[in-house]
Amino acid sequence: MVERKRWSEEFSEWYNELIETAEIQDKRYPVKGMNIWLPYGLRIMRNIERFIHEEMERTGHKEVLFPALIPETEFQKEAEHIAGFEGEVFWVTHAGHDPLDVRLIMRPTSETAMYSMFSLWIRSHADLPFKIYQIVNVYRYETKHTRPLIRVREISRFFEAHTAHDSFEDAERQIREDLEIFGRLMEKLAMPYIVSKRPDWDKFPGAFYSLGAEVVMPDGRTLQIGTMHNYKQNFARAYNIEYETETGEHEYVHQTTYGMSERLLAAVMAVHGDDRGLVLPPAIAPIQVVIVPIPKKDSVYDVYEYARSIAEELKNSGFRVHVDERDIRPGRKFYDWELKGVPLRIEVGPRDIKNGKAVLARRDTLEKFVIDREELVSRVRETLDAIHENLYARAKEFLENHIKRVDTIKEAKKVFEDRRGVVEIPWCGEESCGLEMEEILDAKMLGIPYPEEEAKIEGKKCAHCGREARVIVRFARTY
RNA sequence: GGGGCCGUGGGGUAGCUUGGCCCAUCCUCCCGGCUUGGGGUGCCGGAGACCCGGGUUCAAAUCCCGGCGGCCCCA
Repeated sequence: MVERKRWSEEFSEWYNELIETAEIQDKRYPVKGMNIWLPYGLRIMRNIERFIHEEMERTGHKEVLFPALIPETEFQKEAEHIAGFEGEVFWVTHAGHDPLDVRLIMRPTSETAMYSMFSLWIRSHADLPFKIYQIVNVYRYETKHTRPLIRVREISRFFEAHTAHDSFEDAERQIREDLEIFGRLMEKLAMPYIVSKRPDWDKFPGAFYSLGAEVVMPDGRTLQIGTMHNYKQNFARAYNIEYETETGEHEYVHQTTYGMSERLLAAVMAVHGDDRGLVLPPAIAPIQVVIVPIPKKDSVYDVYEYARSIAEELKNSGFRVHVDERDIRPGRKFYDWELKGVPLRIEVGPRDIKNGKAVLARRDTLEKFVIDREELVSRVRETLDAIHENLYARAKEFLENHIKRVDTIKEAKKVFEDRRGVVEIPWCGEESCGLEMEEILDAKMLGIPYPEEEAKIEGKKCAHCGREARVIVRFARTY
């Protein structure tokens, strides 16, 4: 296995460097928190999004694109929602030299852009369930530390699905579907995760309840990479989204949303990476197999020709392949492609041509082995599969090692002092008590393990107040 | 809101305290050539920077004032 010293001990530095050296983003753009997607990073993100589009298609969501600007008057219709976002929206107040009559906001998310249109589009129960999504940029004026892909002022790949339903039950069914979609997506990313139901004080502004999915980063802090919200009829009342039932009455719809972003890529980088750089799951790697020819002066064999023929064969079998024909030393190429996280490298030199072989090198383990040229495709396929499995297994082990169930505040504090991660602890369910625990632990309450049935406990005392505990609840230091 | 630190080639830096030895150091990256090639090849040549504006001075990367930008700590 490759060393993960910097990865675990200096994660912040490791991450920031990798963003640039692996050519994910250029963070030198002169606006804080707004970065430039570089071709390689964008290709990875597009590959992730390809699975999102596939899942949306499969589950009957239609893709749309809404404008980025929202009139102040629309934005202000749902009280909790404004309260939650007004401190961090960018305003458009002028056009040319003149102030605008109705000021505009840059969307921080699209509820308030979409829902006045929902009230026009949704007329009858036959229109329900109504399911749309978009992937767009949204803007939030973050004052705290910005961090590429993780905390930014322009989220450039913000995925948001919005649905409307004829009942609370159908909205609940939607949330279950969202979780299934999320599970299938995470499977492609070889990424284990946890889902928690957020405490009331931390739910999405305007939501009835919110679910959050997170991963544990190398430094033990958690990163939220997906959210699902059931709005009940909160927004429907504010935006007057009604439908006519089969019996001719008018009812407000029930709504849900589902959100993800480029944080998915941050999670992939962090969870699978090591001291040599990125390690990409084959499913999303822009280059799955890189072929490095090893030339030898005065050799009778044409290594480039051999490399190209191998590439051709792999391409025909559906792999994303690249032949590195740059005129630099092979060793340098090895380091280069390891930094970029290419899952599998094939080295071919005169020796291999002579014997009808090829050398395979796995990115996850750096293990090298010789294969017969004849069995190229099958060996490549099985190796990529093995890499995927190995990445998932390693990530799962890391996650499980960083979730600890304890009974007391003292034990919880100890977890945050040494290896950190997620603490699961008994809680009475009182908000004031939960907030005090956040204070004492200097950590956020992620919420109750979901589905909630798994969090029910009996015979335990609340770790803070000592009253009878109702549920297990998770705490973590978060990004 | 209060306090502190810092802006030098594409990236990372030395020089600043005590002005001149600086048409600015080193590493890396980049360009050209030869060499080399199974884990960062070696040699030769080349390109590239003092955040902006003002001031002090014979002389400013260095000192002073203002601006812009970044970082950190506290509330």
